Parts: sequence; C-alpha cells; structure tokens
Amino acid sequence: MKQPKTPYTQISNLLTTIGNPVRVQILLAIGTGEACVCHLESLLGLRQAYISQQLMILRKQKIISSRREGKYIYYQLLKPEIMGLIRFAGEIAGLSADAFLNQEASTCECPKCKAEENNISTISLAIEKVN
Amino acid sequence: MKQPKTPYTQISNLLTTIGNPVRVQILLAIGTGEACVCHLESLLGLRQAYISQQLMILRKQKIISSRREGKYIYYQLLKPEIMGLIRFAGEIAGLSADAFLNQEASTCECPKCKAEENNISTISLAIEKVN
DNA sequence: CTGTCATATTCCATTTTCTGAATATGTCGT
DNA sequence: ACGACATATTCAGAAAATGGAATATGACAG
Repeated sequence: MKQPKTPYTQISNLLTTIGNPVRVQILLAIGTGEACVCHLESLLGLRQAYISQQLMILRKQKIISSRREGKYIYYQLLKPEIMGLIRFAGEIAGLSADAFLNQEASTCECPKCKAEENNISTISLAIEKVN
Repeated sequence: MKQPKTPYTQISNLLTTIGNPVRVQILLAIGTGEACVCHLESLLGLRQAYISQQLMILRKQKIISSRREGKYIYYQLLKPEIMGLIRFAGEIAGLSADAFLNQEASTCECPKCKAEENNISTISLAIEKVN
C-alpha cells in the first residue's frame, strides 16, 4: 500500500481492505446504521482491542467514520455502497442472500442498543396487541 | 485461507484473491473475452513467470479457467460478474468509468491477437471506405 | 527425437499482514 | 481528583503474500 497511484492499485486497496473475514463481519454489522465497539465485541465474540484495530484499518481507508457520544463511539459506513459490494461478492461466491444478512441479537449494553431493543420490544408488543 | 467455512471467510477470500493490482489488471484485460499469457505479458510489461503465478492463483480460486489451443493457452473468466465487481469497486474508489476500462493495443504475436488486429484493421478500412 | 517457443511450477528471500498481549487515553460518575 | 468503563495504540511473534530466479513441461515444426 505504498503508491495508491494506478487505478488498479486503488481498486485492489479497497478490495483487500474489505477482504478480511472480521472486517466483512464488522461492515455487515454496521450495515447502513451504526454500531459501537462494545456491540461488535459481543456480536463477533472477539477481543475489544482486536476489533478496535480492524476499525482503525477501515477508518484509515476512509471506509468508515466514527462519532463520539459520551463514553461510546459509534461507527458508520462512509460509503453505503460498500454494503452492495459485499453482497455482490457474496452472490458471486455463491452465497444465498440471507446467509450473511443478519447477525443475531446483541447483548450489548450501550444506550443505543438498549433503545433499539426497546423499540423492538415495543413493536413486538404492538404486534401482539394487534393479534 | 485455511477454512473457507463461514460466509464471511468466503467473501473475504474472493475479495482478497481479486484484490491485487496485477490480478485486477489481468482480469480487466481478460474482460469478457479471453487472453493468452503472451498477450498479458506484453500488455502489463511483466515477466511471464510472474503472470503465470498470478493466473494460477486466480485459477485455484475458480475465478478463471483456461483452454489450450496449440501452443497457446487462453484464459477466460469463469464468472463474468467479476467484471461488474471490479467496476463497482472502481466506482466506490472514485474512479471514472474509463479510468481502467482499456488497455492499450497489444503487441502480442499470438494468432488470436493477430486475427483481432486484422479485424480492427478491416473495420477501420470499412469505416474509411464509408466516409 | 530434437530444438524452440508458450506456459507452468518450484524454490527462496523479503516484506507485509495477522493477531495477541500489554498498555494508554479519554469520558463519566462520585 | 479517583475509579470504572469504553476505546485506542503500541509492540512483537507467527503466518502468509510478494515477487524474483531457476527450472520444468508440453506442443509443435522440421
């Protein structure tokens, strides 16, 4: 990654930056929304330091950006098209669309996740009420 | 590249296999058609042995396949969608569509290239005739 | 069956990436 | 100011990719 000169190098830089299982998983987890490190930690079951490292790599390549909110730092995709790229790659690799779509519910304790959890609960409750 | 188990690993394998400047260039050169090694050699200006190595990597990952025709071996994309993937990556990297579209004319001596050269000449001649 | 040409393979040193351990920083509540 | 927690950074060894040199294979012409 010395001279991001030629178009070929630029393309390959992008592909290799994304092309790591953990990073793919992180990007899918962030999705079009955002996620904090603790969320990724519990979701991927990997050590925090390692996840931070991978996030740093993605940040350096301007693939994601971060936003601080109190103690928590939330990461989001800078280029949402990246999701499309990953899905495209998945298709080519012969994966069914849902094979990598979702990560299971998180046990993350950050306020954002809690809020979302509540939303889901609310929705579930609403659905229950309707039935 | 040990356990192509999880979907994330499969996706990342594909991305890292393509994610090398030389391999990107090779794939673009092959395009939706096919190309022989000597063609790639003169086009990329790299040593034959090295190109063969990269071709082998692509073959192992089932991205390309080869066809022998006499002394020459022609390579073609097994999955044409790969071209789309590369273009997509190019777009995300902020490249203009034509930045990596074309390789200049080759000085390759293989019969196929010669034939194509003739075709182009014929077409040019035809166009000239029309004007 | 020998030489030549196109292509493939093996071997190796160098560099880069991966990933873990330890440690640092920054924010908040008290 | 201190402790607790979320996250970042630095360092180092292991593993893998890179790219070069030498050599092998396989097809064809004579």
